[in-house]
Amino acid sequence: MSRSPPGEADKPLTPVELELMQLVWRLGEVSVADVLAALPAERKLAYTSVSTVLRILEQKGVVRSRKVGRGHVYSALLAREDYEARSVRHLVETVFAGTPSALVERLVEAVPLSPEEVEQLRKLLGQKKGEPS
Amino acid sequence: MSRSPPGEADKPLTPVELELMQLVWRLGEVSVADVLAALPAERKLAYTSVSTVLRILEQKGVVRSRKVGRGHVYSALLAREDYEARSVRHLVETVFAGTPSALVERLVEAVPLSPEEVEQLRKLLGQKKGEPS
DNA sequence: GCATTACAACTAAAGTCTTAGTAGTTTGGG
DNA sequence: CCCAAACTACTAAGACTTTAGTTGTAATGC
Repeated sequence: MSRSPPGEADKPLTPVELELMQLVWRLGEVSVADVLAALPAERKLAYTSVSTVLRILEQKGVVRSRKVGRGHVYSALLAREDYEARSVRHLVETVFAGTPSALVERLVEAVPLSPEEVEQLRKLLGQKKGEPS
Repeated sequence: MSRSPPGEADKPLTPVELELMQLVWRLGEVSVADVLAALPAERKLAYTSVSTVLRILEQKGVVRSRKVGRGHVYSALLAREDYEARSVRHLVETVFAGTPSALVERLVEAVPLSPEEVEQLRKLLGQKKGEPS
């Protein structure tokens, strides 16, 4: 029942949902206990809280679950790249309305970038140059 | 009383707060009526709703108000550029943990960029190259 | 076969966000 | 000087989010 009416489907994940999704993306197929173990030590969540959030993510169509042994394992349905793309699009629309290049401007100002990263970005833009939309 | 404990100060604005801030940034110094008038026709908000949100923004230290005639006019305390920078930083931390360049990668994939914009970005990166963090 | 344990589903409570009504105050006109 | 209009502050209701407890069920060991 992955009910995801298109209008709802691309709403951003809530903070905790995203926090757990990062783990799902990183680990692949996870049980509730796996997620709990992968959380940083200072982040204390009850087993039932993790379970609840994973179930919500399944309702939203973001993960799917498979019955294994006595419990379930969860894996991503929404690809990390897709969520990243969606997030950038959302930020451009809400904060940088109409001027996506300002986003990059702020990025290089606000986040320390290594020379290697800068070089990589230049290459990336080089490829894109002159490509039709 | 712009109470803004540093820990709270850089929390993202809520959707409606951001929506109204975009207007404040665009228009400069605004009354409640100005904001209401500047909203797109399909966006129906009551006068009191706009007033409430502006007051919340003032409590958060994002705008300041000045008494003019019978009412107040509001203007930005938080610069648009600062909020943009903060937003990018937040996105990098929560979604693109550790790999800011992936953000640009998704940007050029997900958002149509004109060749002029691409060129502008390349220049921007050129300036940044080799600069210490 | 039965008790113990691990787990999922349901439920709930506290917190925040959004929206707008109500009541009260200030101002300006007659 | 008083009434009407505009405007603000207070308040509240509904929705959603976060967190976790409780309860029922399934499997596991003995």
